[in-house]
Amino acid sequence: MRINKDNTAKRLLEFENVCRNAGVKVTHQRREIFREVAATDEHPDVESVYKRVKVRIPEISLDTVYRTLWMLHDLGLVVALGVSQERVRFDANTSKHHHFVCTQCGMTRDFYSDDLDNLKIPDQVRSIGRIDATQVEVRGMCLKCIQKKQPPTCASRKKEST
Amino acid sequence: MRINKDNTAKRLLEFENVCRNAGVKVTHQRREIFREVAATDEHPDVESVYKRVKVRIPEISLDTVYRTLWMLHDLGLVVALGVSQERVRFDANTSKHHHFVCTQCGMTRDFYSDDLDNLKIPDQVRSIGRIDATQVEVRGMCLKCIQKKQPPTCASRKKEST
DNA sequence: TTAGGTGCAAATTCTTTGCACCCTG
DNA sequence: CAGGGTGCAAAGAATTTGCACCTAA
Repeated sequence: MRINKDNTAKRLLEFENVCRNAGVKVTHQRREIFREVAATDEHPDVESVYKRVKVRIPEISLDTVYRTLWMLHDLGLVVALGVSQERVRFDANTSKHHHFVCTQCGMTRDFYSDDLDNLKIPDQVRSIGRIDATQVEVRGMCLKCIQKKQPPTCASRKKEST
Repeated sequence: MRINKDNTAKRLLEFENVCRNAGVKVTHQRREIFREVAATDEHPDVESVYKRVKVRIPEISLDTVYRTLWMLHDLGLVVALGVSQERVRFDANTSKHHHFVCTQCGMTRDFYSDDLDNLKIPDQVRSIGRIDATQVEVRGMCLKCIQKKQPPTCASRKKEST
């Protein structure tokens, strides 16, 4: 689904404000990259964004897309999907549980709640596929990362986890 | 947190049953790999599982751990964390929304629900960190994958997405 | 016995980095 | 004009694969 143009325009303004407030330069590349991500709800991967932006900016390089997306992530303008921004992790905890995920370091902690175990999922969802499990994912920043108070960088991902 | 031994033992029996039913051999390596994943709730990555299993089976190879974990995943004995089992994806949809994720192909679709937008998160969670957002993640199998009815393989991940 | 499983090493794929030049503020 | 941003090419990681030998059923 394409997001309507008005909304995309609004989000572009927001993007520029956030950048300026953060002391980050608003470049042609960054604007176009943000525009592409904001214009779709398909959760594109880096390669897809790269291809789409390339239509408007043929000289753009893949690593600029990586750097920019992580920068947008640090500024809170986009969310990185996947519990951790790191390697695949496996969970054999079969008892019902939910996740708290730190958006900074990827740390994931289980928590429990009877209420959240029994959520009503809207019927429309069944038209997407068969539902096997339902889980609440809370995104935020863990105490450790709050302390570090990492200043927003334009860099790419650092390595660290828990 | 370590999971208590009784429960782990029970899960090992379950593991053996599921394997036999699926016509998959129960090998020493597989048993030890499953034991390690079932014994913790730390959502270990492949490397961690590898290191732990290596204590009991020094000759084990990393790729066996990869293959086995994905096989356990195909059998439904463990869950792969991260919305997609693939590359990082980005989401700039700032309106409240929730995700349906196909555990087979990684396809992720947004859905909306006012009820789910306003969940009460237990207080205990605030002791983990600051909560920025809350989202429901529904795991299941998309219509396309149900049709394909992929027979359980012991192979690793194939490439496909949406 | 025998098909499926394993270890090894090599190949892929995805992502990040170093550096010289460029452009926004 | 200055310092951050970009493109390029090369490095690094994470994950997968081909193959010959091994082992659970």
